[in-house]
Amino acid sequence: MPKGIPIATISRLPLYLRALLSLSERGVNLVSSEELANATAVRSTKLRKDLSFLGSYGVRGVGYDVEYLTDQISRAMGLTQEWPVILIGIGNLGQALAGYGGFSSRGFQIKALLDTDPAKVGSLICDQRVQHIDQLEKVVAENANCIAVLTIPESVAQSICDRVVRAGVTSILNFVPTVLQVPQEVEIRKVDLAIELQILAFYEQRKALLLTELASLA
Amino acid sequence: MPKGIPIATISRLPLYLRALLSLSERGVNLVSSEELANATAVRSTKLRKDLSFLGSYGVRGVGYDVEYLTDQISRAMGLTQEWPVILIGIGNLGQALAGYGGFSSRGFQIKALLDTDPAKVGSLICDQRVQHIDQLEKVVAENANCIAVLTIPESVAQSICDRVVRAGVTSILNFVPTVLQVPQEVEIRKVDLAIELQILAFYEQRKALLLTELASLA
DNA sequence: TTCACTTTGTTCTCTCCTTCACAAGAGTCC
DNA sequence: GGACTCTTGTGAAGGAGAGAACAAAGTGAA
Repeated sequence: MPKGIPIATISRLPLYLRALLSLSERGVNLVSSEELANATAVRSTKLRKDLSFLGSYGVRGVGYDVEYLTDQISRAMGLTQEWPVILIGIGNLGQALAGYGGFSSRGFQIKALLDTDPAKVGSLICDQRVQHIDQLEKVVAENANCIAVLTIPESVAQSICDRVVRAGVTSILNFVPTVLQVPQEVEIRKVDLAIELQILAFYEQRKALLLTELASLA
Repeated sequence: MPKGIPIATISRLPLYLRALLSLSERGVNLVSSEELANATAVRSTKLRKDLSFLGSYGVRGVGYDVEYLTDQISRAMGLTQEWPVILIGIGNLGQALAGYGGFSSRGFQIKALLDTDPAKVGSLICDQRVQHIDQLEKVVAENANCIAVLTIPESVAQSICDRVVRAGVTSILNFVPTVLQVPQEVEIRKVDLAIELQILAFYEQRKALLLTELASLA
């Protein structure tokens, strides 16, 4: 495998993967870069360059074999195996994620639900029993290379994050709207649901501003 | 206001805003670029450059007035007003978003919950009555410049998206893992919860590969 | 006032990513 | 088999963003 896959490419590979799976379900087994690019809203030239970082898996004049390309991207992204996921914080969002089909369908298995609230511990969410956070170390030990998903209140985020790191987790997906401090070797990614809305608000406002500007010019 | 704020800057402004609000709550009313940068996990030089696109709101040798800077960023991002939000698709994720405090606290008001399922229509979610999707056009008309949030099944995503656009919505936040086709004047942003996990899986796998490589060298 | 110190705002360079242009390979038709 | 068509893969140019370095501007003390 070539070593230096650009980060920008990495973040687009899942997109291609999903489009390929969709094509495969519809019985398509050959696709051109142009078609695949349309399905993923990128330029075909960018798509081809992205794929070229993985190797030469296409056939000139023909296109890409859907099955084969799917395998190659999966392999490159480490998605040929199932990844265990631990969900910490079973509030509104945590429950929704526990029931989100998009995880399991793409190779992520939710192995444990953890919370501190005694009222929640023991209850059943989507066929999973909620466990007390004290089980964290045990759960992490049982699930090698697991990914922790944090949907906890902001006030306890850093302390629980520290504990998660101490337990040996090196990949964290953070839904809490705070910057969490982690050691360098721990990979942490953040999803902030409100930020996207704020960006939309910016564009919406800009549209409104442009309109009033045009009006004042006329 | 200067016109050309880079996209990368736009997407970081909400970060600064949140850090500033947090500082303000703690009674801090003066902050240096270094401190604010630490709170948002960016370099201070990047932060200053970002802010310089909005104008010169700092005082050399002193820092930034928290209150004033908050106002300026809010104004630049169009967050001095409340933005109406319409939530379409009241499944797991939709319900979680309806109850997500991070929206209202940052100036987004959920004005309507829409669904097609007769079993859901009429029920009460977080003090909001779920309405039938047929009310869409009426709701959009009542809420000028509203933002639509889609948390609907993939199979109906494009058709409902078309209908939302036809009703006059020009800003859409899409949680459905599909690429939606919209006219050029409609701004659409996508959040894919599984993609972030896939990116983490990639890094996790790369770590594992590096370890085995090291082992084979030794 | 003058000097030392602090912190901002901006210019410049370098890196990374995107896009264009085109060569190279594979299939097809005559 | 040769010409033609189609589509991939890549080298090179162009652009956007990050980081370093520095100039400008304010504060405070002597």
